[in-house]
Amino acid sequence: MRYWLMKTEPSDCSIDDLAAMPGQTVAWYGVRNYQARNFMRDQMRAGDGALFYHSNCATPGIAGIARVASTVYPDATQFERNSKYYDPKATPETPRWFNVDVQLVRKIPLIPIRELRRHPELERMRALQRGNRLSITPLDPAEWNFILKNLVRD
DNA sequence: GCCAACGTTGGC
DNA sequence: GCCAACGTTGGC
Repeated sequence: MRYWLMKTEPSDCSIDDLAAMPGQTVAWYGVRNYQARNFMRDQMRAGDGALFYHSNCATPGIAGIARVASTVYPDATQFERNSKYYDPKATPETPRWFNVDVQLVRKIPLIPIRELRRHPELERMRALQRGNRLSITPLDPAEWNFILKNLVRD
């Protein structure tokens, strides 16, 4: 079992949007970065833990706990001509981009990135590294445990 | 809105 | 295969 941090812009899909989805589950479409794709395609498994992270907003940070709720499958938007995620080089026979489904476990009081940066236990966390832009990054089990044990309130 | 950092593209 | 130009990301 692995752990992930998954970024989303709340204006696109917030934790409340996720909570309102049928089954509180959303298809994680639109990943168009090869490194993030490879994490998803090669390492994600149903049942993996995920931190649902709000980026590019007033208070970026971890907004909820989620889980990977499906195996990987081709991202349908790569074949849709009028989608902004359309990829002319992708075919159904050789898809280039993939999805998993992500299901809410629970919404939590937001843990701002500024707080994450205060803890030496998290200083090596991939998502906090300078210049990191990956929308999907792996979390060490130790980082996952630290956050759940010490930073999640309620 | 700024801008540093990074990924991608395409001419050569 | 190099690398400059360009586009995107995302915290601030």
